[in-house]
Amino acid sequence: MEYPQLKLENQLCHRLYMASNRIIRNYREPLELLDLTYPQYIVMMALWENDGISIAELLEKTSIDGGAMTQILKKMTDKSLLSIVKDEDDKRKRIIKLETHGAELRHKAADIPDKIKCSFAHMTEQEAQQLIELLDKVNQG
Amino acid sequence: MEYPQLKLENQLCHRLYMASNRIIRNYREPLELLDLTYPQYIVMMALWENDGISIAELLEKTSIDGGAMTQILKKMTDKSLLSIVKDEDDKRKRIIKLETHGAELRHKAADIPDKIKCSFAHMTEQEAQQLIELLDKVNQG
DNA sequence: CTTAATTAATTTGCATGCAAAACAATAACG
DNA sequence: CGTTATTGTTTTGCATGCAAATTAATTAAG
Repeated sequence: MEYPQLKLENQLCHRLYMASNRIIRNYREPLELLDLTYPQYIVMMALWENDGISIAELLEKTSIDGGAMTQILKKMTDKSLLSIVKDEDDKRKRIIKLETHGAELRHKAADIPDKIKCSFAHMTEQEAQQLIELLDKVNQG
Repeated sequence: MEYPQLKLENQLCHRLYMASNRIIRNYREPLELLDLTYPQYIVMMALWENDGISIAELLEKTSIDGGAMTQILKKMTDKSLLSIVKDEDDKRKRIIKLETHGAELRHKAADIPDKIKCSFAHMTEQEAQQLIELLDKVNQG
């Protein structure tokens, strides 16, 4: 083998790519019941924790692409999950507010984490925790 | 906090999502020199290892979506990286063959793994290996 | 042998991820 | 105070990821 590093089986990145796609795919079915896509679900989680933040803050918390966020928020506004209002102090900023429907969806979403866990019953809690710590290192770089 | 599991900071999935996007983003610049996208690079790696496989085998090796693969292979054919021929034994199948340009690109790609490693110099070799093993577990489920 | 599954690929429609360009509003600076 | 740089957001164009429908070719059943 001329370039062993160019083998797929030696690639950390390819494993991350597969794992990320795979897990997000697992969310698809539970999220369909809430009429949410995965990035929309991330936005909802960020807002359930911090309602009333600006779009820039939301981008920072979620790591979602700015260009995509505009579209995502538009669709979520259409679904009456949230509304976007201008910041009076700084008119460049726009503030996101959860609507009643969006706030209540939190209760319907409460069982999703457990559903996902079932898909990974073959991993121990400890392994999951270890994985989280390593991924945090990756995300620091 | 009503539903602690619904916090972003407790989500394995969100970390995987960020890490995957982040690493693939790191590949963008080196791959631009080869005029390849990341999925196209995965296809090239699979073919450098196993030239002459069918599309179905390529899908299995790469975990790339079938619908996307058709488009990816079309673009790679246009770039003279590879060609697609019918399998005479089973006319449903199509066989992928590297063209000269595609085969030679391997040498130009030889330094990419090292370039990527530099972006993750803050991680030890051991941590990377540990991460790979845990991701393999995720990808088994 | 003819029809009903099954497999290999492609096509289609929708939702991002990403880079670059475009805008508006505010902050910095001379 | 007016020009410039910076920040917040949107727009645009391209490349997927994914599900579902479609088509072509092969195999299985009766």
